[in-house]
Amino acid sequence: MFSKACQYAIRAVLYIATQSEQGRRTSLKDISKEIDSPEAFTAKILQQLSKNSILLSIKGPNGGFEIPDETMKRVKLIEIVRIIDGDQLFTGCALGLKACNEEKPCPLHNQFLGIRTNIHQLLENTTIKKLVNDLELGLTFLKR
Amino acid sequence: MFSKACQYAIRAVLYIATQSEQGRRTSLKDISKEIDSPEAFTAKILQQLSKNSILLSIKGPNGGFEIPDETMKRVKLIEIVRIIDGDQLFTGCALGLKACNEEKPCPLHNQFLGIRTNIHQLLENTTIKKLVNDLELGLTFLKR
DNA sequence: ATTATTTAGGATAAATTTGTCCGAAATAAA
DNA sequence: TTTATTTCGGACAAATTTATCCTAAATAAT
Ligand code: FES
Ligand code: FES
Repeated sequence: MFSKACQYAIRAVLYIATQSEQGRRTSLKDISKEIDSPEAFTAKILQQLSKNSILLSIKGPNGGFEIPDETMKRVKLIEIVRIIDGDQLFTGCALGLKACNEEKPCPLHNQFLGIRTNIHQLLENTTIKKLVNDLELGLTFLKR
Repeated sequence: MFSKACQYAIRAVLYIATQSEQGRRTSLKDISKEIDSPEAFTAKILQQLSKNSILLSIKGPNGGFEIPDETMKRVKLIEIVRIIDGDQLFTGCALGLKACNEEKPCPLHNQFLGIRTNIHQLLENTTIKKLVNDLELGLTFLKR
């Protein structure tokens, strides 16, 4: 469904967001520890997100990553997915034909359309902020 | 969603099924031409499916692959997916935690559950036979 | 029996994704 | 100004997935 890179991206963003909410900037080291991800690989992903204005990166001592409150209210999951995985999930064909295409549909097209719509809506309607609350209440988790 | 191998598998099975319905046995060469897939790679996949009794393979001149009518009525898509891709799609966590787990859910767990159920039901309720009809009527396609 | 055709299966290769390493750049603190 | 800390960015490496190649085995037709 999502690539590992994308899963790390979402987990990282959510962790940074919980910290930012409490006024704490967080370092790569912390992040990869708290979401249980490979550090250097995570760095690459955060770089991409930062280039795409999903988060802020600050170099130097006490540097790290932050997400402004405005940003976590604005940014939807779908943006993160698009940045990391592209939009194959939304435009691709379930059975691997060149692209999903209503005119010449694959045998799963009709049944798949509903699922795709569900996924799209979920990602389109979910902001970072929305997910942060449950995390802070300890109702959901970023690692086990 | 599905690996390429799995997409080829489903397309191949459906093509073989349409041919079998008309009493025609079909060769690897035909199959990979008709579903537009790499021949040798497709061979590996068909081998797996044949070992798992999803289809029949016959060696030698006029050999090839078939699916008995009984089989296409019985076999659901979920079985093909399980054989080729395993059950990661059904048991895995959307955000890559060790496994999906109701007790310690990831932040997407609740919203993802519905989607997962949809996918599962679609694959569980769809037999090969069900998809063959539309294919024969030219309403759906296995390549473009 | 011999030959031609077709799948089986092992070895290998290419492509992609995932992951690591290390020096450069920025920057804060001493 | 020097040093320590932290991200950036490029090169490299490992793992996985996708794809190819070749010989063996089966078997039908000659
Ligand atoms: S054509 Fe295959 S999913 Fe739309
Ligand atoms: S715990 Fe992540 S999907 Fe269930």
